[in-house]
Amino acid sequence: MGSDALPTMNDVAREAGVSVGTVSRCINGIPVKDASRRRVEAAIQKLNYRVNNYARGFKTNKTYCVALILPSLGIPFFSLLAEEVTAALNKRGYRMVLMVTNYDSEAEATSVSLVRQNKMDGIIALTYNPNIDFDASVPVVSIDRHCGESTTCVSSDNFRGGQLAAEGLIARGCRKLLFMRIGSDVASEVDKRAIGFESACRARGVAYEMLIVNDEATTLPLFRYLEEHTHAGVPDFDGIFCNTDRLALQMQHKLTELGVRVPEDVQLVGFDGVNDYVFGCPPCSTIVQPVAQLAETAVETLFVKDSAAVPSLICLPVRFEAHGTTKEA
Amino acid sequence: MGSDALPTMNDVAREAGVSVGTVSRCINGIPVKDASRRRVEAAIQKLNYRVNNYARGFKTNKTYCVALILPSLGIPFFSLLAEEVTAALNKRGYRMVLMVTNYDSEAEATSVSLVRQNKMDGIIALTYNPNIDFDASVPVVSIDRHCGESTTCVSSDNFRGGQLAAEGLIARGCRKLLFMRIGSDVASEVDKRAIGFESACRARGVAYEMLIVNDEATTLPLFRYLEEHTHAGVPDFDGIFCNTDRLALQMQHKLTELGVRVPEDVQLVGFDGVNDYVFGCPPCSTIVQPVAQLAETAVETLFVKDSAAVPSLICLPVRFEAHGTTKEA
DNA sequence: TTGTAAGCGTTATCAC
DNA sequence: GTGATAACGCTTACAA
Repeated sequence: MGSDALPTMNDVAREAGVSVGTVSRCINGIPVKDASRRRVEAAIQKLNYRVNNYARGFKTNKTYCVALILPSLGIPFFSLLAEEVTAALNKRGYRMVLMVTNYDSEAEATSVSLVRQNKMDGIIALTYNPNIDFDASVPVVSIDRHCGESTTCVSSDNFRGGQLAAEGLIARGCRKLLFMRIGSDVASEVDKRAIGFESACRARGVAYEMLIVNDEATTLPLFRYLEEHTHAGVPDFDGIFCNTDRLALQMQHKLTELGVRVPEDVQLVGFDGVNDYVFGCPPCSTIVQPVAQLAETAVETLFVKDSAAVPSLICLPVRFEAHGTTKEA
Repeated sequence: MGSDALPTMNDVAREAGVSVGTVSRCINGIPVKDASRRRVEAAIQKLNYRVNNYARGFKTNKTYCVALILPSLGIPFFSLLAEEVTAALNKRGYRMVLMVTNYDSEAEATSVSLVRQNKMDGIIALTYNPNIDFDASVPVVSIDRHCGESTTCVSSDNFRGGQLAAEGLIARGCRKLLFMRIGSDVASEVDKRAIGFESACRARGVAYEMLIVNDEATTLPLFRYLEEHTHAGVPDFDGIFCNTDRLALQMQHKLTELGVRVPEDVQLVGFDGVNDYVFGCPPCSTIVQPVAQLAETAVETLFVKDSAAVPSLICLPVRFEAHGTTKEA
């Protein structure tokens, strides 16, 4: 469809009565005689010319494309991250190619290979493959999980988040705490949520349990735990820190089923703090990840990459936010 | 970082002791003597060579990149659509460049311009700009809204969805129906939800009201309506069809606040039917959009584009699904 | 079946 | 300041 010969720089040069060199300089902001500039601009206008980024990138070895590798978009944290990364890249004149892996190692590997093939300028990756092999030819910034020596990892301050959760619950009167997690057993920054939580509990001398289920993907064992530790509507604990908001919501649901009131009987803190699409705020009391800054930092770091000392880990500050599943402090 | 000279096809040819032509043919599946093929493959392996898609696309005028233009990722329907479009494209060897417009016309225009500049092979767009100017040089498939003569629009069967909602409510005993919508006043396929609803109500001879608020972006007028039409916990209506699941959830919340029980006093049907990330099913009784097929069809249509007669509108079947905000049928 | 070479649309390096 | 012109890595006639 359409008149199939889009104008090239040659056409512009001919139209303007100058050489392609001048057109190129004009386009790239290199000083050119004012008269020439005007004629080139007129020609560009007239022909509706657009520079061909492929040809340009072919020459300059820059494609202005960055890949974002993500397990899924079905979780608000991931989709918000994708949105913010797009924004951060676009702001800098880059495009974002989205690759969704569905938590599959093979898909992750394929994605990496595609990146090289497409000469993309960088990768921002949130992956679960413990031994993913990033091509050394392209800079990588990972999110939430360290991926080898030469890559920088950007994440929230998960340790501090764990502390804040414990401290928040304690400050609201909890004395028998519980931590819950379900998910991947690949080591990542996310693990530090538990460690920070534990550390704060110990520092305050508050009793706690750690319930970490990494081998199964279902919440069943967690539900069972709640059942077994609730007698006549009275649970053995009065505060739960869940590894994600999603988990917190699932537990809230289960507790209600068991006749346990949230937050009166048990207070609940999640992690992520992404605004719910219905109500415009996080769906539970939570540790808020600074997603926009995560994205900004990842992008920024990607482009600083070539310079000397890049940190291996950058942690961004989190904060506690109350949203109905905790009492007044 | 990394030894900065990635191997080119020339390097492979030299290594294999053949010409670049042979290497190229080998890579593109054009018959080559078996011995040559083996040597080329060995050389590729040894040098860890990957074809440079930019150079290739530069020559063939195909970039194997398609742009997806979306208002946001913050709504499950959009993020699921993005995920499915990525999958459908990847399956065919294409990459997806994601562009998020935040419902901004200018951003939409910028996106379109970027597409041309990057010589992308197509656009799949869900936009709100009534007079968006797609460059004629690239095929476009729009979702939910018609965008000019030469583009195909893919959408759910919104009219049928509206009918199903009305029929579903009526079959469950509702006799005083209400339709609610809030949002953009740009004409789109989505409008047909209301029309289908109305048509079914009339066909069944059931009383109904249409509450359509397109000029403001807040739910306030809808909330006010509910208040004004509820007396001592008894509303003037017994079934509401909301234009989206999101709206349905907001209304459910408000009704509960007003002491109206859902579904006992008022039944609620939404539209979209994307699984909630917490519970793995739609959050309310709803008309389910076939998002995966929407994506597949959009991609398929994009590539058939060059052939003669492409339809101007393709509607995909929807279905009613009960999820707690309606009674048993 | 294979090698050779032109050309895709830019940028960058020369002379001028 | 500007105009030629040689790359960039690949595909594809065309010749062998």
